[in-house]
Order: sequence, then C-alpha cells, then structure tokens
Amino acid sequence: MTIYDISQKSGVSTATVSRVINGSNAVSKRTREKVLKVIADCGYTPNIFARGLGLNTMRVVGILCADISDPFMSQAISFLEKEIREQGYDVLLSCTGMEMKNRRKGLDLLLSKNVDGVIFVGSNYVEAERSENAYILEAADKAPMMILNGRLDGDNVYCVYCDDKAATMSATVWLLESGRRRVAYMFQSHSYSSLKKLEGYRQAYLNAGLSVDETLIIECGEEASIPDMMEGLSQAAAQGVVFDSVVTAVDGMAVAALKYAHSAGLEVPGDLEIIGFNNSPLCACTEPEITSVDNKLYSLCHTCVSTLMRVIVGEEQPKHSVFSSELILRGSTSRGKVIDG
Amino acid sequence: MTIYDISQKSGVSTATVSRVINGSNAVSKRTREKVLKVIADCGYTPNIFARGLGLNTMRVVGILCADISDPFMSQAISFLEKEIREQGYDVLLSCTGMEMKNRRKGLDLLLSKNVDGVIFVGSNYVEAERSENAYILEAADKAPMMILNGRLDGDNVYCVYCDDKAATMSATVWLLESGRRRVAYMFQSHSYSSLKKLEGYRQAYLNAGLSVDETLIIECGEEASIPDMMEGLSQAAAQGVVFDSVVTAVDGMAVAALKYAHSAGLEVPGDLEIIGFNNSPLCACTEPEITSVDNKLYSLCHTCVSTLMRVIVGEEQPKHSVFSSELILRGSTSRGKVIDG
DNA sequence: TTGTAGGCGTTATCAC
DNA sequence: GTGATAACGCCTACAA
Repeated sequence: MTIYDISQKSGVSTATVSRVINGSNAVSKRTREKVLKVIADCGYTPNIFARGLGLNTMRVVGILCADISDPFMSQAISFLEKEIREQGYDVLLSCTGMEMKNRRKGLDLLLSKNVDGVIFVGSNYVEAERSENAYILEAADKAPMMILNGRLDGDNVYCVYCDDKAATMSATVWLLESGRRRVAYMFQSHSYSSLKKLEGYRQAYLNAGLSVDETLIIECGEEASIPDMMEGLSQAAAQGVVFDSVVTAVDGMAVAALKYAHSAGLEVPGDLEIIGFNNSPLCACTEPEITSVDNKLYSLCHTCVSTLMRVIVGEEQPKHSVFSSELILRGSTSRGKVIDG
Repeated sequence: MTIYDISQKSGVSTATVSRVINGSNAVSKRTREKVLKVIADCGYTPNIFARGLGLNTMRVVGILCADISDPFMSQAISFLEKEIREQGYDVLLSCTGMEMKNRRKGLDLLLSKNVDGVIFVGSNYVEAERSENAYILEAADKAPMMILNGRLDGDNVYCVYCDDKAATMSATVWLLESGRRRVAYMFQSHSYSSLKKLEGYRQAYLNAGLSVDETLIIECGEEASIPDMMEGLSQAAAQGVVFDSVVTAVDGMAVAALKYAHSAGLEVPGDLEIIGFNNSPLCACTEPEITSVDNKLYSLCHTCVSTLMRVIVGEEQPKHSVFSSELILRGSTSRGKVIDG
C-alpha cells in the first residue's frame, strides 16, 4: 500500500494525496474528503523511511545517559520523554555507562541515525575537564546538543542546569546555622557538577568564617554500592574523623549515611543530620525520610525540551538556562518545618 | 557526500562501493582497500534513511512501558537496552501511562516508525481480559510482539515471564510456615500478573487447609502513592482487620507497609512481617531491609531479547518462556538466613 | 486547485 | 569481480 495506490483509488495524483497527508490547504474540501476516506478505508500509513529520505529527518531526538536504572535519571527521562512526545518527536535511548569509549560510541550511533538533537542526561555525564568533552563539541556540528545538569560551552551546545554550587552551599549553611560544626561532605564522581557542589560546601564554611577540615570530605568510588558507602563512613569514623551531619552529592549516599547511622547506633537527626541531593522518590522511602535539595528536575526537563525544539526550528536560544534549587525539609534534619510520613 | 561521490573518487561504480560497505566478499582485495581508503579520507557515512528505504528496516526495536520512573521498569529497560544494543539494534522508547487510549497510540506510533519488534514491559501492562489486548494481537501482524512479565496468546506474540502465582504462593506459604495466620495481601492493578499473584495467595491458604479471610485482601487504587497505601492499611486496621504479616504485589507497597508499621508503632518483623515483590533496589534502602520475591528480571530480559532476535531472523521460537522466582530473605521477615546491612 | 516528473541515497538484479 | 540501472515511496518545484 503506497501513496500511488491511494492516488489511483481516489482518482487523483500522488501529489494531491501527499498534500492531503501533510495538511496542505491548497486542496479543495471535496478532494480532501475523498482522499481521506480512501486512506481510512485502506488503513494506509505513509512509509516513514521514504519520507525520512526526502525530508532528511525522522523527528527523533536521542537521549544519552549513563544508567537508566538510577532513579534520578529514570525520573529525568520520564519527564523528557513525555515532553518530547508531546512535540511530535520520538525518543531514541542510549545508556552507555561512564566509560568514555562507550559514551563516544553511543553518541556516534545516535548521530548515525540522523537524530534531530541529543540530550545528555545526568550531572555526572559531562566532565569537568573541557578536553574530555571534545567529542560533544564535534558532534554539535551535526545536531544540537543539550546538556541537562552540566555545563559546556560551544557552538550549538545548550545547557540547562541547577546552580549546584549555591544549592550545596545553602544545604551546608542550613546545618551550620542549626549549630552543627562538623558537616561531612560525601561525593563520588569528578564531574563538573560534582566539583561545583564541593565548591559550594567549602564556600559555606568560608562564609561562616570557619575553615574547612579536609578530613570531612569523604570520597567514595565511582561505582560504590550502598554497603561500600556505609563502609566509607565507618572507616572515616574509625580513623577518628568526627562528624555531626552529612551533606551528600546524591540521595543514594544519603540513604547509605542513614543506614550507617542505624548500624552505628546513632540517632537521626539527633546524633547525625543528613541532607541528600536530588529530592528523588528515595527520600520518601526511608525512616526518617530524607531532607534533600530539590534541583527542579521537572523544570529543567521542560526547559531543555522546549529549548531544543526552538533550536530545531532555527530560533535563537539561550546557551545557558539556570535554575535555583530549594531545600526540602524532612525528618533527617531537625530544624524548621518537617514534611514526614 | 553520497555513495556516488565515493564511487567517483575511487573510480568504481556505486554498486561496488555498496558491496564494500556491506562487507560483500565478491570484491577484490585491491578494490576493497582502495574504496575503504576513500571512504575513510572523506569521513563518509551512508545515509541511514536511504538505506532504510531500500532495506525496509532501520534496526530498531520499540519498548513500551507505563512509567519508566518506576524503579522496576527502569531496571528492566536498563537490561533490555543493553542486550538490544549488543545485537546491533537501537531502542525507541515510549512511556504511555496506563490509559488504554494512550497505550494504543504509543504502539501505533512505534509501528508507524517500522520498528522491527516491540517489547511490552511491566507486569501490569497487559490486561487480564483478552479483549482488552486485541490491539496487541492486531499489531503482531506488522512486527513481533514480546510481552515481558505478562501472558497473551496469539500469532507472532511471545511471552517471557516469571511464574507469579507460584511466587506469591511460596511467599505466603513462607509466612504461614513461620506461624503467621493473618497474612494480608496488598495489590493495585487488575493486570493478568496481578490476578495470578492473588490466586497464588489464595492457593497458599487452601493448601494449608485454611480458609481465606477476604478482608485480608487489600486493594489500593491504581495510582496510589506511598501515603495512600499507608492510609489503606490504617483504615483496614481501624475497621478491625487484624493482620500479622503482609505480602505485596510490588516492592513499593512493601515500603508503604513498613512505613505504616513505623507510624503505628509496630515492630518489623516482630509485630509485622513484610514481603515485597520484584526484589528491586528499594528493598536495600529501608531499615530493616525488605524480604522480596526475586523474579529473575535479568534472565527475563536476556531471554526476551534473544528470542526476539531469533524471531526477527525467522527462527521458530517458544511462545512462552517461564522462569521460577526465588524468595530473597532480608530483615523484614524473621525466619531463616537474613541478608541485611 | 491539481498533475507531471525528477530527486532523495541506497541496495539489488542483471548482464558482462 | 564489476558496472548499469531499476526499484524503494515520498515530497515538491513547476506547469497547467
């Protein structure tokens, strides 16, 4: 069943059928209805490949992420997919893990399918070191690159992110103002975002006129599991590091901190206050629930997609869209209003 | 840069270039090398749309799910995506929610992109009522339909699932054999899988020579949140329903049950034992951790993709692949070996 | 408002 | 082993 069959059955030319399909208004009402009826009767759908060949697009945007089984990423992708679909585009998904070689390959594969744009998901997907991101800058030649929760400057590269430095700073300040003096900071990756958060942590101490105790900065391996991270805290404690609160780079680490507290017989928030990052559903699964930095994921995703769509149609768009975070108070901190189950 | 340019620059025909690109061995070594060099020099890549038009495939499989932000689904999709990519196919993702109209539309959209196969993810995606699934049977005309964690019989429809009835039965039996007599069952959807689980719950009581108290079967709304589900248990308790343990249809409900216990001042597992379903990462985030039914998600996904690939190349394949589950013991139950943090 | 015809870039089928 | 050339199905000037 091709456009040619339809044109025959409805006694018009293929051009007219094409016009009807594409909603051109240069078709008489009578003709349109006649053709539409034949199309409906035959259950005809245009061949997407032929159309792609002519138009040089299949209306698809590629999404690249390290690991979709991560709750934060899957939440992001859930938002993105919905927005993208509403714009009449499809989503090609590629999960590459963190290995650079695979990230490159994933992007190339997406480009080889002539996607109309690429979205990089995950604060840890874009490296702090600019040279590491060269492959993205090159790719931007072929399609717009959208960086969600990361920063990268380049032609045809657009970033949508939360001010992570300010966010971690205010989380740390919150604890300092609650009277805590030994705020630990836990993090994993060396992404741009991760380093910004660390800066924010330091800034909070500096602004308070206090100096930073470097032993309070606890780094876990890139692939650390919950037990690994608990172990990290245990070891720090065993080595004499004293901390009365923890700020973490992601919620998963906050869960680990909570479980560490439980295993060490510490009461939360009395003995240990904990603040996570991302305000993911995980925060509502624990007891007590976890205070976390809401980095406005929905807004980020919405802006990301709408910016991309405008770029695709050739509109000038801001290279950076920056949102502010918000501290969502729950039971793992003691001061202020508490939202808990 | 087209295949024609390459043919000119290397002084051969487009046919030969095409042969080289596609690894045909009917090309002399000399010619091949010459062409390969030109291709490399020009950085030429074949136009994917033109190729799609000729071959009538773009090597893409569609994945359909209700909600990728659900940890279980995102884990499944993570596994599936990896396997699919290893087979040289790309993944087109569509999250449709549970509304039937949208599920239909999602499938149609995927089919209109001429995907080589469709995978339905999620035990609650395929309905118990066969007539509700008619749209899938029709679609099977155009591409193989793979049902992950659900059952549906039809031409070109393949199912890969865990024996949910047996799984829930053994979870319930486990509690009965621990001496519990008031095992509640919590569930949400009316999917095939969900009904099978309920059957398993009933069967456990029957096999033990006990009768089922229908008030112990607690149904939550399709879209119930954790607080909603906690409320469901509270209400049941308030209405005089006595239960000493809970089996749930998904882990999220087990989290809710745990939080209910906490709010009601019940000790877990002493006053209330809890068993979840799916063995998702959530189970390791709570205190105590949650005993859950492992339904062998990785194996399901692996088999699903390898079956699909074989179907695509025309091999005869089993219409049903059934796996057995396993109860993973953690701190929310009291008997036997406990894996906990 | 409608029709004709050429082009999009590959692959496949023939001959040679 | 290689080269012409005809599909593949749609879109879109350009003509009428």
